Amino acid sequence: MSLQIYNTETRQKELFTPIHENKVGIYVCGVTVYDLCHIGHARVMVVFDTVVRHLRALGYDVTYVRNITDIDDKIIKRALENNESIQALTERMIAEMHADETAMNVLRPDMEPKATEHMDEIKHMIQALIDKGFAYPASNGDVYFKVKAFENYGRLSGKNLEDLEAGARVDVNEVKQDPMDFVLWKASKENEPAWESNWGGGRPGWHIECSAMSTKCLGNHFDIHGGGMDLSFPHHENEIAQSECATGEHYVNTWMHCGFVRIDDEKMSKSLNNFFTIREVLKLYHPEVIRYFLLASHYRSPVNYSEENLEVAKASVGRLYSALQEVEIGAAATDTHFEKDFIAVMNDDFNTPKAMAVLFELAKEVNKTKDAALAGLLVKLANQIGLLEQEVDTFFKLQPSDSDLDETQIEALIEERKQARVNKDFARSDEIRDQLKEQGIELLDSAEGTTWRKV
RNA sequence: GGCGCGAUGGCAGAGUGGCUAUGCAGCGGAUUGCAAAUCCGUGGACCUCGGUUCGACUCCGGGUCGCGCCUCCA
Repeated sequence: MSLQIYNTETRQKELFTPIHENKVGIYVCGVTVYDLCHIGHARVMVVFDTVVRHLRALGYDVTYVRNITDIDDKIIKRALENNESIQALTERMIAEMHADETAMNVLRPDMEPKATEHMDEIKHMIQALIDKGFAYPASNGDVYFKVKAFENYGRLSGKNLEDLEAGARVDVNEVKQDPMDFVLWKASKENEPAWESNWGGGRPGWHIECSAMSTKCLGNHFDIHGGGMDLSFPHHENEIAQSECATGEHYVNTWMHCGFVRIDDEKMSKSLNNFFTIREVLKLYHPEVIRYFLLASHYRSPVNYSEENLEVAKASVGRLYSALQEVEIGAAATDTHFEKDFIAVMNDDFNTPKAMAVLFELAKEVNKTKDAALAGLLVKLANQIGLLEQEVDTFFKLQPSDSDLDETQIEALIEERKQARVNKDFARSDEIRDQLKEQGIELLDSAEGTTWRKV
C-alpha cells in the first residue's frame, strides 16, 4: 500500500507514512455553527469522509477528529439577532449539520470536540505560550501571539513576514506589539459570554481552539490535518505557530486542503452571499447525486455548482445504479484488475474522478455479462467512496421531482398500459407512457415486466 | 503590490514525453410494437509564442486570460 498524498506544505505528493504503525490521526477543521451548512461545507465533509473511508479500506486504524466552533463573534451576533441563546443556536445548527451529513452518507467523525468544552486546554496552551515568551497579555485584556518570535512563520503558506507587512491588510490595533500578532484570547465586552482566566473574562481566539483540541485528541504530533483552502492562511499557519511553540514538537506531517465550490466561477461564500445551503440543494437533487457531483472532480480542483453539472451527476449515478438492475449481486469478485486499478488511483492522492472511470468500466462489464460477482464488486468499490449504498429501486424512486402521482397511481397506469399492450392497443399504451414521462416518470420494459424510475 | 493555482474535444473532467481516459450530449448500427435502458461502432481536444527533444498536449521560459490567499470564510 503506497499511498501518495499532496502536502500543501511541500507542494508535492509524498509517500504517506504514519507516525505510529498502522494508525492514522486526522484532524479536519469543521464549521462555525451559526447557520445552515452550504455546499462548500458539504465538499469538505464529503471529501474527508472519502479520505477516511479509503484510509480504512487500506487497513489503517483511523482516528478522525473534526471540531465544532461553537463560540465566536458571528455566533454571538446571530444569537442576538435571533433573540435566542447562544447555546440554543449552536445546538440547533449542530443538529442540522448532522442531518445534512446523514443525508449525504457522510460518516460521523470519531470525535467532534467543541471549543466551549475545551476551555481548560485552551487556557493552558495560552499560558504555556506566555510562559515561554511567545505570547503576551495586552493592556486591554486580550492575549496576543508574538508572530516574530516564531522563526518558521509562513512555512505552510509560502509567505514571509516582510511580504505580509508590505501588503498589510491587518487591523490597526494599538495594543499589539506588532501588526502581525494575532489574538489568542479576546477580552469580553459588556453582554458577551465570558470565561474566567488569568487574563480576565474572555473567550478564545479562533486559531487556538484547533491547536488545543487537536493536541488533546491526537497528541502533539499527528499525521494529517485538513480543511478548506481558505484556511491555509492564516488559520493553519497560526495553528502551526501556536502548537509548535507551545509543545516544542513538530505539529503535523501532512496538510491537505480541498478546493472551493464556485458559483459562476466565483468562490461560494457567505460574504459574497452567493451560497446554496445543503438543505436547499437536497430539495432538488438526491443526496447521492450531490455526493457524486462533489467527488467527480479532484478534491484540490475547484468545482462549479450549476444545474447542468448536477444533471450530469444525476445521469452518471443513474448509470451506475442501472447496472445493478436485473442482476444478482453476489459476493464481490476478487483479484480483478478493476479493484487493483481502483485502489491504485485512490492511492494517487485520492483521485476520485479516475476511480469513477473504473466504476464505469466495471458497470459496463456488469451490463454485458450480468455477472453476480462483478456486480458485487461494483457495489463494494463504490461503497468505499460512499456511493451505491442504497437499494436500486430506492434510488430511482426517491428522486426529488415535481410529480404529483403517488406509487399506487403509477402502478395502476403501468397495469393499464400492460393490458393495452396485450390488446395491441399501442396508441393507448404510448399515451400512458407519454403521460408518465411528463410527470418525470420513465418506464423500462424488459422481459420480466415493466419498471419505472423518476428522472 | 506580494504569494499561489489553473487554461484539455459541445459540456464536465482525468492523464501521459511517442499507445482509447471516463460520463453526458452527437452520429451509425443491434435490440424493441415504437421507445427507454443496454450493447457494438464512430466523429471531435489539449490557451499563445519560443526552447529542449528523433518526437511535447505532456518538460523549460515568456505572454495572455481566469481564479484564490494576503481581512471573517470550508
